Amino acid sequence: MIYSRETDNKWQSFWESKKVFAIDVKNSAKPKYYCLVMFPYPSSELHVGHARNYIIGDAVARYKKMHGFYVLNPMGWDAFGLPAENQAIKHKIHPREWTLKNIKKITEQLKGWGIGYDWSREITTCLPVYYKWTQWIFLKLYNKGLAYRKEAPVNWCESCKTVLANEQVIEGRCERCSTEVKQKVLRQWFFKITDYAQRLLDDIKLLEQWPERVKTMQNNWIGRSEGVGIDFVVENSKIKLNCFTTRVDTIFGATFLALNWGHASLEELIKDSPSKKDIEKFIEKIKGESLSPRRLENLAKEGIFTGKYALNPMTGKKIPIWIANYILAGYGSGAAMCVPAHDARDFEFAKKYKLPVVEVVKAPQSQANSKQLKKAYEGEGLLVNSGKFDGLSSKKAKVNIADYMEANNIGKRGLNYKLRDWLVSRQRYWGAPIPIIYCPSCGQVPVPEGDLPVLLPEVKEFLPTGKSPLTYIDEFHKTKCPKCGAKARRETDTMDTFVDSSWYYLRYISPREANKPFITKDIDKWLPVDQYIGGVEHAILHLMYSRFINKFLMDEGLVKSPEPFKRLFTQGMIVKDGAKMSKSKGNVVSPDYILNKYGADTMRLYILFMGPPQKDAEWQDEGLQGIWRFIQRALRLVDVLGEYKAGAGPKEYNLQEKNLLKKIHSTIKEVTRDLEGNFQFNTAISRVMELVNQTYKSLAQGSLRKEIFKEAVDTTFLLLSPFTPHISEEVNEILGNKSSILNRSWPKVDENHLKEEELEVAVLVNGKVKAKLKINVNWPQEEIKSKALALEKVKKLLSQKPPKKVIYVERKIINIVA
RNA sequence: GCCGAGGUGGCGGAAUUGGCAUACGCGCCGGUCUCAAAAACCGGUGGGGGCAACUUCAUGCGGGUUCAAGUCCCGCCCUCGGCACCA
Repeated sequence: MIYSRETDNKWQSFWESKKVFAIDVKNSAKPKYYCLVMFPYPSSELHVGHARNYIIGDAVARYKKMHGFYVLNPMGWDAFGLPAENQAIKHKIHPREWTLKNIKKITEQLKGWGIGYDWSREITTCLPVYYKWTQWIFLKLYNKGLAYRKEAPVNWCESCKTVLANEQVIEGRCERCSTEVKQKVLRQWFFKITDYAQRLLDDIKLLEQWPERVKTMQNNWIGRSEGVGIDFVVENSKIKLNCFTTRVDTIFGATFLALNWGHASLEELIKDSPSKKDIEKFIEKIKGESLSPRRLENLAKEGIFTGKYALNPMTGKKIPIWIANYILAGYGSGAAMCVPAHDARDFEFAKKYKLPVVEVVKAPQSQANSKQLKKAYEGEGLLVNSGKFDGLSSKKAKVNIADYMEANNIGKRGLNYKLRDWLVSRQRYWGAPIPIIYCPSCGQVPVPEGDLPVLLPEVKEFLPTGKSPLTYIDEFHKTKCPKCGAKARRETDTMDTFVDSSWYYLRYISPREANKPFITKDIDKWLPVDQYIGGVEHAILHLMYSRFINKFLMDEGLVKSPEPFKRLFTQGMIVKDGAKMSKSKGNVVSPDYILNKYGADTMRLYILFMGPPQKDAEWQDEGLQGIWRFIQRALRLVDVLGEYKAGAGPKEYNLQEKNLLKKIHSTIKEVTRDLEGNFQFNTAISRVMELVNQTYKSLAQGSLRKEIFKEAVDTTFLLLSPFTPHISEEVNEILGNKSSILNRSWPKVDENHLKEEELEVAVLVNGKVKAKLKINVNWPQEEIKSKALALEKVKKLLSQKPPKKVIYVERKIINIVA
């Protein structure tokens, strides 16, 4: 059989015209299987690096279909957001035009690779029919107080001219353009994901089938810590500064407080300070400091005294209140009690500004003779200088001091999370408008549900200015208050694109529904997603946001499943010459070239064969060539079979037939195990290669009856069909099957062919292989052992002495200890 | 610093969980075909030693358990990924 691009086209048209992959969500004749690949950002053509994702997803979907599942495998487009807008500015066309053009191109590519999607469910997040419901979800959150607007220190990217969510700041830099992110105080929209922190943390345990590292990353990102929130009373003032600490056992060593420059009470604290000017100057200076870790390493701790004192509630002593550049804004209240003796940062700060260092925890082994601490001791130990708590262990002291504080209204046990509320407003054009109206008399008013969608207007200029381009469109922002009818102004910020993608997997179930975002009854049937596949770069961002939105929708009674994605598979990157493929590096491998030269199945099979799919893999053209050879070699068998003439054999199978049957069925067994485990496509494929090799070997050894030969060929292409659907369909047809190979079931193992009575075991002397022995499994152990001992080779090595011990491991080895 | 994954031929990688290390593929070597080359096909291929049967050393390093260790235990080294001034 000759495999060419014609074969690809033939079967792609067949699948499309027969609507093989279209499903009806109401149909429940078979068990459902929701296979989902993370939908792409349509920002350019796809290269082979991108292809891995879709090929894995398609292989899974086809495999499950052959196992009798009713498989939903949809595709859509994450089409809003900064990259599209930036690219559109560069190419001087409207983001929508540019995006839709890319979608068209990528669709053709995916179809050309034979990926079997239900295209009738295609969704595009930048179209009003979709973002209407993104806005609807915003309003739902708003009504529950989970979408709110407040002034807060936020991350600002000077190059993208917009704010960013915490999760979009990677090592202190903008996720998209790598510009160092600055802090600014701005009034912005947030989703209160922190309300769900504990549930997001607890439910990680429901994600049994997720990669360990992704779960760990989420765990760390949520970053729960237990401690005590202590109220420090400011001297001569009504202000109380609440400081969270996990080390309440060190409270007697708290010799100063430090505040973030954006702390809520700061203005009040310094309003009548004589050095107010200096303090303000200092704040201006540290405001601009970058937060990238590289800078942080070199960044000296700096601060300024506010002129005010607080009282240490345990010692009763006055302790100065400072503003310091190392105090984070969003953690706790943005104020910390500082214990220089037991915290490295506080120690550095105290040394610099000559603040007192009071040691209150002694390391268990150390003797109290070092008067001067050289560095902070951060471990646990026994308390000293701590009044009536002296002598207690840190552990015990944490309990006792917290009890004491709670009894005396000094502090309260509490929790803190590193997770911050999700900042969702963006000062950019290409996103879903936030459905809020500002009325001079009614204040903040949500757009009534019936007025949705708030359409994104046509804009000619959308260069980033730091304000949303919508600010300049009068027809857009000038509106009437839905409550009182007075002149009002629309919100001009748009939503973070991660809001769009946080619920798309629900929309696939009822993509054309006009009155609701989705139909709960159908969702409850199809959710959770059985297998989610995508890049590990979304381990926190998208996967945390989706879990949050899903839980919120569950609280609203709109979905039943507490988690959206049951199983998650994160595939590795394909690299070339040791680097990620990119146009600028010039190491992009174009699929078009491969398709024309070798066909889609060669590319698919090679990508699956490259290595374990969860690991990065290096693209090598030679490897692709090898797969091409294998495919040709396998297809040649089809031709040989076509012309094969063999008379009916005797009743008993001959040796080569037995070998081949055994190989066929052990291959089915092992390939199935590889795929049921963790998608070990690479080993599954290598086993089919072995089957093909064995078929040639058996043919060379003597004649086979035709049905066994045919079974070998048929099994080969059935097992390959999730990976190489085009040639498998073709062979399936040649072998005389009338319907698509997708309608056939996965081959079954016949254990009879795996049983064998005669086999060869290794004979080891002192743990090293020295000989082989043919045995019959029915022989008694003693016979097998004595046969092994009777081997010439063994006798020589034992040199007449009796062996110390002989161990027989069934069907495997005989180890003789000399 | 903390958390996670990993270290096996010239290369990508296997190894049914303690039982014949290096499956499968790439590359390399030899052969067939050809005037020749490429492609294709067939065979060989962990390192050292030996004409050879054979022998010896090999799964990051050092110990240990065991008849038997890539796999288990103890102690190190290195690489990759994530988080990181979180009080």
